[in-house]
Amino acid sequence: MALRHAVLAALLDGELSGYELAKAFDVGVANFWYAQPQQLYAELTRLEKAGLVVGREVVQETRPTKRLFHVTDAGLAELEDFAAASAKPSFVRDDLLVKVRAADHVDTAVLIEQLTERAAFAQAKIDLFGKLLRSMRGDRTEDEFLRHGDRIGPYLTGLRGLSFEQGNRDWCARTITVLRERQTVRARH
Amino acid sequence: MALRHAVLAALLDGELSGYELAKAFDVGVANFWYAQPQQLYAELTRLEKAGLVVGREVVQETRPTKRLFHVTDAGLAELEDFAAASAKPSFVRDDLLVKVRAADHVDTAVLIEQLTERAAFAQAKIDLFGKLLRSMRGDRTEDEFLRHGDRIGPYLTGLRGLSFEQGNRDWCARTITVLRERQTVRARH
DNA sequence: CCATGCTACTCATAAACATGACTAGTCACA
DNA sequence: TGTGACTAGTCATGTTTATGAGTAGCATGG
Repeated sequence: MALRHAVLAALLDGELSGYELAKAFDVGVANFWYAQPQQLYAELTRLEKAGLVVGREVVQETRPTKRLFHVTDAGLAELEDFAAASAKPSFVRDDLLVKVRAADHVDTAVLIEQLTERAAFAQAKIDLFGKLLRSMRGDRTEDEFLRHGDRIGPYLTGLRGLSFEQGNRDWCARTITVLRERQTVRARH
Repeated sequence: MALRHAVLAALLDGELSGYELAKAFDVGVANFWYAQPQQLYAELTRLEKAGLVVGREVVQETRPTKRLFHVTDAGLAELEDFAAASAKPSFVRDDLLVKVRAADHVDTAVLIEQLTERAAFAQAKIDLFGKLLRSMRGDRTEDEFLRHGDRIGPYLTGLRGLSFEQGNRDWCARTITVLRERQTVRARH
């Protein structure tokens, strides 16, 4: 029951349709969760059955009818309970790290390729988070916003997402450098 | 098929029993994967059936007989293929981030408690990684080791684990500060 | 001398997560 | 006028990951 709470948390600031939610999750909900649209629709159905969210139909003229969901009091209570329960330690699950761990036994060239790709991806995320954070805080400074703004939750998680991706980018760069250097050293023999 | 490759990568530098592997994974295999012993035993069985690892029985005098596993050529080939396949973007899946995302709607005190706990946990990991890295590079400097050492894979992933936990610790500290400040601001009203 | 904890596993089951395939109307663009 | 992309979903199935419970001998400490 983990996606469940991620969905609840995402629905906190305003009504969303399953489709909109799916887009938010595709971006990665500030990088700490990822899910396919189908999973979200299924989760929303479960949440509604459990009375933690309610949906209302919105008939649109030109587009398909959609259902907007919001969190109920029961849903909020559930989140409170969840927040109070002890959290599992976080983990990164990352194919790329598995590959690098095997670096001494697999082809260096493909690793460098993938690290380059990942660095670019991380940079794109960094830019995205930068924009998101700026738009959340408006013209205030970060400190100002964090002190007096309302809805700082998404901002705080955004900060973690940003620094995570900076960490990814920098580590990729470093790793690429190391692997390249070793390639040239070997080439000299 | 993800744990599968994590296990293969972990077995690369030497034979391990399921039990030893489990301990390595409990530490978090340099933080990029986590699994229960049962999962690992099951995975080892599957890997052996697939011919990617082989185990040999080691009868011990005072302790239960164990089976040490090592990667076969087929396993290495599998890892090569895996390394060449495009990786999914990494993600953090973290209950704590979900909770902080809901920070504006849940009890601040419990959040601060959990963030404090996590910060301590992160610090413990940082110390652990520090030790691991030092012991891997011996008396060489990091640059020296990375240039000329053999088996730099685990070292490189260790670096990522280290910086990830530093990011966690720093973010927890920052978030705690922010939440505390807001508490006192509110208390004044 | 008994409780606790470590080594070393197995078995069964449950929960969570991921995927492919499908419907069906609208819109923009060439 | 047809091609592809976007909105807004559903259904079914498969894979992966997680958990609880159990076995069994040896070691350590009070």
